[in-house]
Amino acid sequence: MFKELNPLLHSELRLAVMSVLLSVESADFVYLREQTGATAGNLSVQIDKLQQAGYITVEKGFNGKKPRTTCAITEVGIAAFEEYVTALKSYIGKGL
Amino acid sequence: MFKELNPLLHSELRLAVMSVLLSVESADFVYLREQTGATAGNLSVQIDKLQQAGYITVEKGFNGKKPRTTCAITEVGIAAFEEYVTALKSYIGKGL
DNA sequence: AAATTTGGTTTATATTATAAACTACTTTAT
DNA sequence: ATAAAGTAGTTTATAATATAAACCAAATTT
Repeated sequence: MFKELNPLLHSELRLAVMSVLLSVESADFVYLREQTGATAGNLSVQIDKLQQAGYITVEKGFNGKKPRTTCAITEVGIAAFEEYVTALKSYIGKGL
Repeated sequence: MFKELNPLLHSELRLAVMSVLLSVESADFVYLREQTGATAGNLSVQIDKLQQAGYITVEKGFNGKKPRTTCAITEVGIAAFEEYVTALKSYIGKGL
């Protein structure tokens, strides 16, 4: 009847991060923070979880002298997101 | 950018309960348990929360000698569900 | 050179979800 | 008649999650 909702994606902030990354090729920490409105601490933790799941890649480098963390969604992440959306439909039905 | 996801509805089981109740006028505890596949304990707790939020009504009576708990969605519940779906769209975009 | 800002991470706490254990009663089998 | 098993839940304990607060290191501003 109801499909399981991937708990890694069923989180407001992680879903927002994935949503941004889906539309953008790559995004740095600051941009993600602006777009999601999250606190830095929360964002840091959730980025880690997405990376550990293989849903995003995270590269740490520098922008001049400032540290810069760049994230991008992976194929696996895209597939997981799509499956999550499909599962959601079983709860929402026509609504969406 | 992203709309807030009502945390009361952003829960797999509570969302499933609301989804069932939206399509059915009223449903008893056993039916909800069957449809959602939840354990009785979890269902009991989540029904309480939805009731306390005013999203559903809960009536306790008897079916012959057996206790029977009947739930129905309220107007407030329907509105909250619809708003939740609208908010979801800000994350899912065209996907849904 | 002190104070503030930037770009984060770590850690502590509050909230949530979930299952396990329990209650109260009914039905079935002996 | 009574013991065993089933039904319909509730309560409680535990595990997982989310989140903010505190912190760190370097750069920038005053």
